[in-house]
Amino acid sequence: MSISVQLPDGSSRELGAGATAADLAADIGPGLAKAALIATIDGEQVDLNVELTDGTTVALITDRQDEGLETIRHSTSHVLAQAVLELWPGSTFAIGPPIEHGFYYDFELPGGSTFTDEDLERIDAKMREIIDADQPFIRSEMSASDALELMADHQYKRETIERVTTDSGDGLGVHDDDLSEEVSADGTVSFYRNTDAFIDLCRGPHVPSTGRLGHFKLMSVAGAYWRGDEKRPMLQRIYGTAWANKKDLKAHLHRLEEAAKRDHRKLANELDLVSWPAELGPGLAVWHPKGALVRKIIEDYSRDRHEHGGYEFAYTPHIAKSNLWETSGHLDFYADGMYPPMEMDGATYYPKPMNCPFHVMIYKSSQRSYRDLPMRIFELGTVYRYELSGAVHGLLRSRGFTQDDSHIFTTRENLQEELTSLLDFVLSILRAFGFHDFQAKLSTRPTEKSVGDDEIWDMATEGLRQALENHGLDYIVDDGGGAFYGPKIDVDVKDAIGRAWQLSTIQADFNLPERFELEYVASDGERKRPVMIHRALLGSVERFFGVLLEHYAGAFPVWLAPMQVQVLPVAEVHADYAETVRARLADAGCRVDVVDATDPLGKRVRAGKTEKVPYVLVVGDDDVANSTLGVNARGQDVERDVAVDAFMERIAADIDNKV
RNA sequence: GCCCGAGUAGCUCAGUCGGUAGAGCAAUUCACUCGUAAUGAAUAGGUCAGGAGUUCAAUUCUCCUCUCGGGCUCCA
Repeated sequence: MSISVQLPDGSSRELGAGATAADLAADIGPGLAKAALIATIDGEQVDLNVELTDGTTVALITDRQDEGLETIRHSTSHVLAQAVLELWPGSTFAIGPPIEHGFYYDFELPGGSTFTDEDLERIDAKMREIIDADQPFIRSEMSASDALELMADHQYKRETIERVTTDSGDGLGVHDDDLSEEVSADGTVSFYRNTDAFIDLCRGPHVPSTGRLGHFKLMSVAGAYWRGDEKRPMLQRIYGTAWANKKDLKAHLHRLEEAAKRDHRKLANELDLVSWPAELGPGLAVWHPKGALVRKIIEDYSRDRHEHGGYEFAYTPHIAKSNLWETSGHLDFYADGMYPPMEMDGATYYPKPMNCPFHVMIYKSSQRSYRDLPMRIFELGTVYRYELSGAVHGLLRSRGFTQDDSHIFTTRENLQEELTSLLDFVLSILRAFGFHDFQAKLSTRPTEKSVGDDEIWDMATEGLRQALENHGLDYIVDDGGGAFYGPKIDVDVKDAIGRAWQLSTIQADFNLPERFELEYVASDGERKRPVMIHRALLGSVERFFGVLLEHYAGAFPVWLAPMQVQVLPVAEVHADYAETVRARLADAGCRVDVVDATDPLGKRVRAGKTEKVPYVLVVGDDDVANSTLGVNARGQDVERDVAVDAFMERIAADIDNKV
């Protein structure tokens, strides 16, 4: 392996195999520390992210492309800021970090004016000028007071400087990894300057000079609150995407197009599944017959699995009096997410944002024995949550949705076993729908206040961890990320184009059993408190349907397809035979229709394909004579002269096949 | 809710520098009866999202409202 590194000053340096940043230390002066270098390893260009502390000690070297990419994105965001400040004198800039796929930068324009799409073109042109000028990124450090003076006209920068130079009490300064400012314990901050006219507060690192950049595209303008706080001023945010080379940029833009083609709202319209009449209001959908059929299949499958999985079914009302929500704590902790109350007959009713308290009522309806546990109550329960009108998004985010919700009441002793078998159940169902790539997250006890004793937290957390380990499931730990009432597992699935969707959640709860004073009689005759587990597998049926649509790009597997087979007689004389075939398939439990010969065959085939029907069968003279079919399987070439019997076996296998 | 953008026939879109609109597909009718991704013809279909203002005249300009899209925030 040979590594060739180009230094910020333009000279280059050859390094042998196994070289580290230590080998570079001598070549990089203190003023150029924290530079990202572009190197070639065996002739192939890689981005090296070299971080040096105080110009002498080596901290890190990596040949990981993505870290180099982060640097490119971050540097591009600086160029964006430089362009905007130049084009809009008097504007001020806030923060501009690299993000997944690109970067953004937040600005405040003079007089509160806003960017338009045409502005983006002007900014883009200016950025390319800066890049063509190949300006070097030069690092400097200064005291907080000098920095505040330098940024006298930029209140957001000043605020940031003050924040990062204020000690958080642990001697390490403020930890703010999400932001790209320099964070300092000794009261100094770092800046990067690339012309006399443009200098920005920044932790770095950056590419050596702007000439390294250029494979970017400004994507959109959006409003964003300063520091994400609704009560702070709204800034103008420009989003961009940036890549190491032209090919990657193109590939990314192509992926965006692919994702747009799979948009469930578009497919729902094209395939006549669901619509969102404006008359109903934001986030409210009506399910058309075909969409409703697919949904019913999903729900039936879920019910069937639960019935055979040791669950008992329940139905509960959609509203309840305020005292229920006071006892459950929802009115204290979740009021913002609830629909407004209704006053009736001197009492106050709320639509339910969750099903839990109702299932608790079922538990409490009689005295429970340890012999009754675990008790698993299941309901496809529709809940209502007040989402911001700007936040609703097709089926993925709506104001009313149906959870495949269950609450399991168990003894402490059985908690671990229950959690383990539960994860089994979850994965088995997700796999049936065609998801095979999982990423789990285990969220543990928060450091702040939480309820429940150490023993039970340990048991539950260990139970969840064991369940994950037993399944060899890839998981990350979100330390302290659990709710105050218990630890949880969230399961993300990856779809066909690699996007992650959070679907399942398994959550232990030590709080509601206390609040509702749940009890069971143990084997020794003592009254004990059960533990509760909340769990949803699909999450919300509506959202799951949306995810499935995007995953399959509308081409549902046979068992879920609303129309499984269409039979097309070539001409009217073949109609009787087509009907015979249809009847046989229908008898076998197949969803099948005949499309009669009023339109030309080509047109009917096209319509079937466009509707993504898994099998389009064509029957003509030869088929009538020989009891055969012409088979157009979705995504495959035409097969002629397939025996009807052979096709019957094939479709029967497909209908059974939960992927 | 807030910032930016959008809303023209069932769908996808043109168009009107202010004089009340057009195409393709879909629908309906007729003819064609066809072997694998759009047969031909005809008909019908729009208070140009809704309301107000300016104007002799508004789909077009202005304001407000509604809905949608992209973000912020939040989450299933």
